[in-house]
Amino acid sequence: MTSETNQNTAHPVTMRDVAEAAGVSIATVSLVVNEKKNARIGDDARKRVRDAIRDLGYRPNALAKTLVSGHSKFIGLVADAIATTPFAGQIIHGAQDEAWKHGYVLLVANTDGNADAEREAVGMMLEHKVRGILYSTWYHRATEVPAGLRETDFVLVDCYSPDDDATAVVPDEVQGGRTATQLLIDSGHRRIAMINTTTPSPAHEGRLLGYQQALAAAGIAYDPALVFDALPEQEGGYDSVEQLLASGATAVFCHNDRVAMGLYDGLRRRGLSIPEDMAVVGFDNQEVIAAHLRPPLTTVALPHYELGAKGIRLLLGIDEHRPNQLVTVDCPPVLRSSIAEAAHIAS
Amino acid sequence: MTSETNQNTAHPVTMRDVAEAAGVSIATVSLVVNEKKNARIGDDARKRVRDAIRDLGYRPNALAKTLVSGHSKFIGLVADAIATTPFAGQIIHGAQDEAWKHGYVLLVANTDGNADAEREAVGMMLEHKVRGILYSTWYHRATEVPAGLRETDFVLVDCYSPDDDATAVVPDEVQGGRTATQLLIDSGHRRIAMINTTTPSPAHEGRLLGYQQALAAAGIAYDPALVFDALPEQEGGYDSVEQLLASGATAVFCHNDRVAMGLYDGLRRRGLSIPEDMAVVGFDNQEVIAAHLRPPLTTVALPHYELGAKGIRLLLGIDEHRPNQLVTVDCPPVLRSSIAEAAHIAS
DNA sequence: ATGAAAGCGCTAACAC
DNA sequence: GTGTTAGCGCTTTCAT
Repeated sequence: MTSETNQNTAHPVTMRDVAEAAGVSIATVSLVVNEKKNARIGDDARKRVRDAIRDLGYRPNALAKTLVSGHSKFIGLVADAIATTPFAGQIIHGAQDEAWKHGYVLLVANTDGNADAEREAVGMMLEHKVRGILYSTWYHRATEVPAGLRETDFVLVDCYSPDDDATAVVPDEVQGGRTATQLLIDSGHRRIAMINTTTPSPAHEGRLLGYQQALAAAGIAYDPALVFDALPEQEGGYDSVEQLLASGATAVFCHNDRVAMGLYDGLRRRGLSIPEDMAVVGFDNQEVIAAHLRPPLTTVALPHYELGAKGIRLLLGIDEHRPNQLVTVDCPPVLRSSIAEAAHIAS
Repeated sequence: MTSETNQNTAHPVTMRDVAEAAGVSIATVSLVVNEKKNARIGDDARKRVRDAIRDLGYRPNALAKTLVSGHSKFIGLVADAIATTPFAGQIIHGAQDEAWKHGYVLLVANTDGNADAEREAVGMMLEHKVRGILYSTWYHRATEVPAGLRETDFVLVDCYSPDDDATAVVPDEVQGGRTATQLLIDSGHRRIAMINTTTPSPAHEGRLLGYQQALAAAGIAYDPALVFDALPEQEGGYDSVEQLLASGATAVFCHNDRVAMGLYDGLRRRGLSIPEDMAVVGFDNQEVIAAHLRPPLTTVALPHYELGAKGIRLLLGIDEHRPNQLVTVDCPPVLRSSIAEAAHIAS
């Protein structure tokens, strides 16, 4: 059995109970509970009501409130994978904090990318009359707007509609790539390699573009021979060491922190050291890794928390935006010790 | 502005609208919507209702339903840190999947361990008349039962009340420690070291006990000189290499995967290789790390997903348990390549 | 300054 | 077979 002291099930204390106990009408109770400004309640009546509330352990029923007002305090968050990485957790966290700040509660659903689950999740949220829905993916990509979403207000988070017909908030990959590269340039490097991912994606395209922009701005010619593609994991980084060394680069911008971790490993096996023999920048700022590598990895952060928070603000109309706008959030540099000299914060 | 096509705000289609459109009473609509068995509705009426529902885009109002029935389909999940590690995400994921399976939706709140936020979060959930609350922490530890929780059914997840007066579900640290150690023993090692954490905790005590039990069962004398304490991070592992080597151990059980990662690093710097020179087992099964180390790390998994799912089952009374029982979930071994021979699954 | 009453969207007797 | 009606807990005019 599970019911313990559960006074809740036993004791559905309602406003009527409070009214009776205090010897007033339920209207009066409502007024004091909601601290209505322009409702003058006698001091004694107010006190009697307050006492009754405390004694009976009364809790207002938010659901009944919603029925009357027509507006609920729910915001739905549907994610395609809430546990694969710490990333989705950050999105939830940001969304939750921001929603909470405005008096909203988060209703979360995980769909594992399954369309049926998605339809069901969205349906469930719609039936609960959510104020709106945040639809998020665990890595930045294009996505279809799932069926049902358009029946309410919604914002895409860390994904966007290729048809450009939905408000979305995503990380600024280009600025991120520029920032990472600039860190290396500021530290004096001219021959800078990039280990990109093998899969076409906003991250692949955007970071490369940023890399090229930073190079161009510094008057360094872009050399395609310095750009390699590799699996976006430790293995990819490890396997790129040879090419990297052969390229004559003195610094490298890795597609993500995991790639950098593999690279550290490969470099060390050859007796090379970081940053002396090779300066390294990562991407993602995956704490467990970046902060604890030897030397700690300088990287660029993926702003997941901010993505979630911004999504809420967009949804609630707190942050202005044009209809169906693709809003972009900066990827800030995180300075640690894998580049020789302290670099300036670039953008 | 945020409202887009939002037909929702514009169009609160109710049961009454459907009834009018179909030319029947709202009771009839209710009956067909809920597919009541023993209610005989004419085929034509049923069809007219169905058509009207489709044409109008009617969605039942779950909140109104709740008001009538008295029971909501919400389950609250309050966490002290949903984003610090992937762990909390796993708990949410498990809880969400299981709740969903039984027709419940998860309401999540993050409190950052702040007591006020906790009170508020629990209060908010109570006002939304949740069926019950899961209270979880991101690492296994003792905790106070927050104010308000006792007003409803609740289960502690990954934490427990030292006063032993609350149902809780936690990982079986002792079995986990035994499993990890057994893996090493099965592979032929006799001189097995353990790098434990410096902080007293269920993990510290439990895993050590498991280690001792496995040793005892194998007839190996427990040697305190083989147990070191270190920071539960890469740095701790790295810094333990010297002691470890001096101890003459041929295998080591690390408090967690991060410690193992640091250890790998330190071992490699001395030109030692895994598992030939030193067999290693981790704990946690933190994917990003364990699966991608060289060689991939054999470890013992912390069952966060299962913790969340089990919490829901306990809360809903689906899994039997005694009142205020401390329920324990197994930590299964995850075999990779940091121990020489394939080991048996032990417990 | 406070109460009576209508109604939010829906379900569940109970009529007809 | 299908409609009527009385609430569920609450807010909100409108009286008094």
